[in-house]
Amino acid sequence: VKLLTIGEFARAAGLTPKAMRLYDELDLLRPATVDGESGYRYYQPAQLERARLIAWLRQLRMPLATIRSVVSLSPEQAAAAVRSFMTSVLAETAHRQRLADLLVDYLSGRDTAMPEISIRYAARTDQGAIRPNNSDAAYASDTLLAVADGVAGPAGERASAAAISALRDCVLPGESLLTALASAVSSADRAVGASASSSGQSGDGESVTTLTAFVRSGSQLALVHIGDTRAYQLRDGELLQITHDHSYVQSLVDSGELSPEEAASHPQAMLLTKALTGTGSAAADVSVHSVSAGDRYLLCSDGLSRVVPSPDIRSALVAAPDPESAVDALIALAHAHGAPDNIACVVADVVTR
Amino acid sequence: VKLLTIGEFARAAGLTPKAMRLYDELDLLRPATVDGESGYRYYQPAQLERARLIAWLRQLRMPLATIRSVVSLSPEQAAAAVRSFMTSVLAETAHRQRLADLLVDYLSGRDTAMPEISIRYAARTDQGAIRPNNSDAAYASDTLLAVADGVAGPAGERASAAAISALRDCVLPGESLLTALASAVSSADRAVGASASSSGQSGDGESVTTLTAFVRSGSQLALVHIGDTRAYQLRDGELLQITHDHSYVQSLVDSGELSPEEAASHPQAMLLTKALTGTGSAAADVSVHSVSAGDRYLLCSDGLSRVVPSPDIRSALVAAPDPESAVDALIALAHAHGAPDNIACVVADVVTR
DNA sequence: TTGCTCCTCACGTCACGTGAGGTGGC
DNA sequence: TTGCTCCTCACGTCACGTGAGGTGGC
Repeated sequence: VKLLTIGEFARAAGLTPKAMRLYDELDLLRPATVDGESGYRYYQPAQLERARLIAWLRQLRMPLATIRSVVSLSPEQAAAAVRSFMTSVLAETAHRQRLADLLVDYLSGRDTAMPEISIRYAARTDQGAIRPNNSDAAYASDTLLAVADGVAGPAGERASAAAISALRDCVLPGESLLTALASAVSSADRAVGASASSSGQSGDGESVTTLTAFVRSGSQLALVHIGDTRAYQLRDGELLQITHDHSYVQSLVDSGELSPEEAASHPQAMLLTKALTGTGSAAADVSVHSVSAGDRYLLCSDGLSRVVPSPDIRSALVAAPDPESAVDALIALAHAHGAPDNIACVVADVVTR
Repeated sequence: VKLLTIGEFARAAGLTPKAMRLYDELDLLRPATVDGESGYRYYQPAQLERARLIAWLRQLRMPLATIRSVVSLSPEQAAAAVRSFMTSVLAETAHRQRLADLLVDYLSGRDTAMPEISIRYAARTDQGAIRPNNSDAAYASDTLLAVADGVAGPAGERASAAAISALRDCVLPGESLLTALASAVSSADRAVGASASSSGQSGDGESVTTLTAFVRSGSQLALVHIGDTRAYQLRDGELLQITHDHSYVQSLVDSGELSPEEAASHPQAMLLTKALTGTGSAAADVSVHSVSAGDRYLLCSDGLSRVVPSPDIRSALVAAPDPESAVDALIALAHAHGAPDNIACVVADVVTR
């Protein structure tokens, strides 16, 4: 068998001599023999297969530490390792893509010189007719609109209040939408975690809450959303739901296993697939929207959206002359349908001035 | 305006103090003032917007050098820069994904212990009835099946021969499919380039050729393909075209602007969208296939596939008792259709032994 | 006094690329 | 002799993380 010098071997394997010296040192690919006097490295042709696999994995940008373990696996296991590595690469790329899309939306909105707008708003929660307490929360200000629906019990009550309070603190004058996009969810989640640990007593339920909120800067709104509270936009008389419920029944609807009509009366309608739990694992939906004068926005908890059909919600929003009367009308509608759950409602009008 | 210390500012912006000291040094984000005695850095709240943009771009893993230019752009231009950066990120990820898929296919095939197989083959080219010379090439051995169709003229003749010769040299015993996948196309392309520069005389046409080839290792075939030469698989009496033409008419068919029937008689049927040109820019299709005993493979140039309808090709392949008679029958068929172009044909049977 | 923040080196990480300066074989 | 390859340092790249050792203000 004719041995190859490092240069010949490197060319055949698609590596550089420099890289091969590193792999020698790292014990990843040792030369067959090393000349005692000159220090020349010599490789066997049979080592090419391993070298080429390493070169290939490096082209995938797999770290050398990972490659070291992959090359010692069976072909089948190695294939699985490559697949799993690429899965994580693709997941990371998708994450970067989402962040980039948000940034592009934000930057694009920056540039359009809009007429000065402001908002008029009303926020209210209602205990409903059945529940013994109220774990919904609602808040509205010139820069923040938010509703949160804590799970039943004192812990849920504290969680929804804490989430909204955290948002209020990070939406200060001079702060930009970038902050809201980057940190609103995680700081709300931390606040929920803190509200849980400060409870002192166990047995008062789970510290879990949904959160749907708009942070406003000029004519741009950043929407953060997790759980089954909802945001709607009323524009030109059309009602558009702009959030997607993180709930078990919604996932059944998405996969076609359930019709939207069946969903409303499903026995597990309350089951959430995502929520703020204070564990730092919150993956909320985030997006940027541009508003126009004349738009009316509604944020509400499922105490409204589950019991009042959306055509009725639309009619009430269209008919109400101002946010206060809209909120009153919607809560009255929920009571007309029995008000089996707490109700949170925020309505905001976009106006020029 | 209250100034912020580096720690406060870093927390607000989502950066680390360490990173901010680096950005200071790089002139990317300078403190508003630096205390002359202590060296403490102080930042203005108004700098948060820029800091957050930098933090966001770093989350996208944009290099600092690029970020430096992006932050000086208008929001609209910055959005375009982010989009273009992500486009290149996605392209690179897609490339890694293709490489990973190939590697997984290769590794998966390695593991399945197949019965020992070998191949019987025949290769032939024919000048046809019209053309004044033959710039097609065909080759078959135990480990390599290849056809190439050079553009008309002496230079094309040399190009097709050089491409196949280069493949023969890189398919040595002991070499693995990984080599073929990684380097076959580029070495064939280099050979085409060399054949052009060694011509000595200009005016003998372009050094351009198609190439369709199988490199075999055990029961695995690596397919490399560029241009409008084709590979077919005959399995269980079904004829399957396993290459996709890199031609202008095929792109029209793909986009639905042309039916497959119209394509055959299209006046620009010869126009290639990809070929080996010796310029190092060859982007061939590469894939890995597992063969079974009983399979029959056909590689051919458009001198066959353009003039003989594929049902007739199928019938001839089904009827022929061995590769030699299949090749003879196919070339006879091309002649029966006028043989307006050179014809290259390789047929190989997979057999157990 | 303790604990917190800030500072400036300076080394470690990752996987090499790129000389610098010198040797060995045709 | 020239040109080629090989060798071993050693520094540069990239964007920080992580101490080390010391200061300043409540």
